[in-house]
Amino acid sequence: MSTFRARTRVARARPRTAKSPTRLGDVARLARVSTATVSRTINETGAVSEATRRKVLRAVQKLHYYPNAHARSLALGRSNQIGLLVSDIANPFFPELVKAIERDAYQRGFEVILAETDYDHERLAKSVRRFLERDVAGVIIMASEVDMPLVAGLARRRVPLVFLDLEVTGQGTSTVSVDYGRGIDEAVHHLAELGHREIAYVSGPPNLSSAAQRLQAFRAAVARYIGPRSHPRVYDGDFRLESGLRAGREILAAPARPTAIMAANDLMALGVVKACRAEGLSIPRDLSVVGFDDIAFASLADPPLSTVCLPRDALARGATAALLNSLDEGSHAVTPGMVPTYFVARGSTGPAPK
Amino acid sequence: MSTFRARTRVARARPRTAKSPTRLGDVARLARVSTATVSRTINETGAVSEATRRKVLRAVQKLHYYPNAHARSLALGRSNQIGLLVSDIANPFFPELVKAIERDAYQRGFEVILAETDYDHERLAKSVRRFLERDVAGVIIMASEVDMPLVAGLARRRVPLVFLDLEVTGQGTSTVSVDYGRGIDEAVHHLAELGHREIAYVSGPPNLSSAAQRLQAFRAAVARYIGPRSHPRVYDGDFRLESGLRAGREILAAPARPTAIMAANDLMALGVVKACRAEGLSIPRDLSVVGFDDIAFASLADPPLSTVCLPRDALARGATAALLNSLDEGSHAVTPGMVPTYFVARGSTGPAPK
DNA sequence: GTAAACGCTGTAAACGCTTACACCTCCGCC
DNA sequence: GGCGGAGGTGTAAGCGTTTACAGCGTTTAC
Repeated sequence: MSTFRARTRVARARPRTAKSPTRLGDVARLARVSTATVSRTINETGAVSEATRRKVLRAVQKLHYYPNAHARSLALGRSNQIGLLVSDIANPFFPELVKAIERDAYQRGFEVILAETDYDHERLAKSVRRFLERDVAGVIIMASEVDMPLVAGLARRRVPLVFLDLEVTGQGTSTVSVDYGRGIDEAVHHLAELGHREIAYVSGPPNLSSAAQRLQAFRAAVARYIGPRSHPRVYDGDFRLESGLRAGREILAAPARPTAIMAANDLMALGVVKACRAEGLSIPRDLSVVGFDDIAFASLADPPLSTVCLPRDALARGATAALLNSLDEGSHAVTPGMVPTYFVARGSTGPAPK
Repeated sequence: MSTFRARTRVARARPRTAKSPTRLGDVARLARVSTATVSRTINETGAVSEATRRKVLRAVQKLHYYPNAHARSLALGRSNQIGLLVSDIANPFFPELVKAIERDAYQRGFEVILAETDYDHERLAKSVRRFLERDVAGVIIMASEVDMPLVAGLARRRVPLVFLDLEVTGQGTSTVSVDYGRGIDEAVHHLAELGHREIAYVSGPPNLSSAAQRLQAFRAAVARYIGPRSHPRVYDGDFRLESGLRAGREILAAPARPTAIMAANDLMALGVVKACRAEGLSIPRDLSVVGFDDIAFASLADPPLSTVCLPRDALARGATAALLNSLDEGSHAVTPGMVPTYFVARGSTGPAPK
């Protein structure tokens, strides 16, 4: 017996739970063409004669063939997945945003990998890293716990990166920002028209840029419609309902009550409403309340909350558009998007009491 | 000039926007070991001497190396991604569920690909297909628009499949179901103790299994605590607030008013509350209202809504557990999970008026 | 009539990883 | 002194795609 070594390596028996899925090669064999042709057929890239096309498609059908996305991504050097990173989906602002982004992505053939940071730097960093490992086509981040080293690292990889409502500068980076001014201006204008002269404000955490911007817009609007000498009282909140409740109590307990209260988000505004109700005040007869965001519950509340709407789909569209711009052009140009806000008058605002 | 053909194939110039990412091979070269060793080191699979380990890790650091997940998934024949399919994230029930699942998955090293069906069969089918192309480790579906052919197709692929609150039978399929009985029983018991004898019910769409189950549980509880001859009035809703509002109006307009109303979900319960308020009724003095789900807003509403809590984390945990069971054991045993529900008494329920 | 152009197809080299085998060294044991 | 085993490492064959290049038969243009 000669030491016959050919074919000594047996085919690696991979632990397949079921019969292996069909591959391109199987289709090619059945259709009696090459794998190249099959690939060209199913991707509609390159010329294929009608006859061949039909043969191939028939084989695909017959074998229930579907391509392996990983192999494809590997060969292509990119994937059709995008990473979406938010701090907390349970926050009522996010679901609609996620929904809109997912819809847009789906339509353009992208999948969304969703990750939450839970307000944690490390989770954010780790998730971003996982995105990179996946060769994602782009990353959309709406979370405030971003730090510069991370962004720098991402920019180095040339991954299109879109920040929502977060001023981040860096190459290959887009920011879709929010025009807080307009909506807040409209809201204050509305209140002023209704005769309100004293408007208190419940702010978000001052270290958050979005909170700061809202506050600034509010001050500007008050100066404009009420008078430059007017100094509205400002209370600090943390974007949560309880803080609105506390601020509401404080405001109502103070000697000179305002006739209207604006809050930096709807949750706090609802807290204010709760405080008023506890005091036996009627809204909007005794006091007008305005929120911000226009979360789903704003219109369901009682009374329906007048609020400034930050349109989620515009934000989402801005994000996906920015991402796809970067993809198509390959130019990592900063496409600055700006989504508007606008005031929605509902039941919680009315004429100032005499 | 001889026709020198060696090396005629140039390395394919792939359009790399930036310098190519570092690969395993680069690390191996720098560390002066083989790719196998590098792989074994970073994956902690197989024995590697301490000295080598350090060399490799240093090289990894130096090159900012991170592995390519697609290549890995391809080689492994599976990915560390799971597919999550819900009908509508904007529905206030889902965000917390998604959150819990994402958290669980993240901790175990899985990524979540999120997709929405938007109550559309075709989108569901297409998303599922994309999941398959991704070799996902498993799929979690919480959407009622599932049809049998689809499930059959999935089962054929042997992808662990978990349905939430959806009775689906099939090989390799787990269902995490919800024990509606307990919470609803508790709720009705609570109302009965408070002296309520006439409890109206606002149901969900009768063709949805979850709605049917809730209704059945309600009837059983009424028979038990109020009396077997009691025939509570049942109104049809569609799980949306407006339908609760309509049902509420209808109930209040009817000659014999009940003293309590239970709704199949919180949204409809809030609709009922709204209807009551419009009639000038005070809750819970004139009427008690109970919801179902315990969405975030239930506790924030005014009055805080007494409701039956369907714990999202338990549901999520059931789902991920079922998935990982299938993964570990390879046994596609049906691990039937059952998540309990429980009543939460809050401000919307009180003693029956005399 | 020939050259250039075109349409279609196949061959085989990547893509970046995992891992079965082979091999080598060192150690303990009889 | 030989042998078995264990620990460490390298070689190279996949994983299932995409696609550059080459080759072929047909037109088309001159």
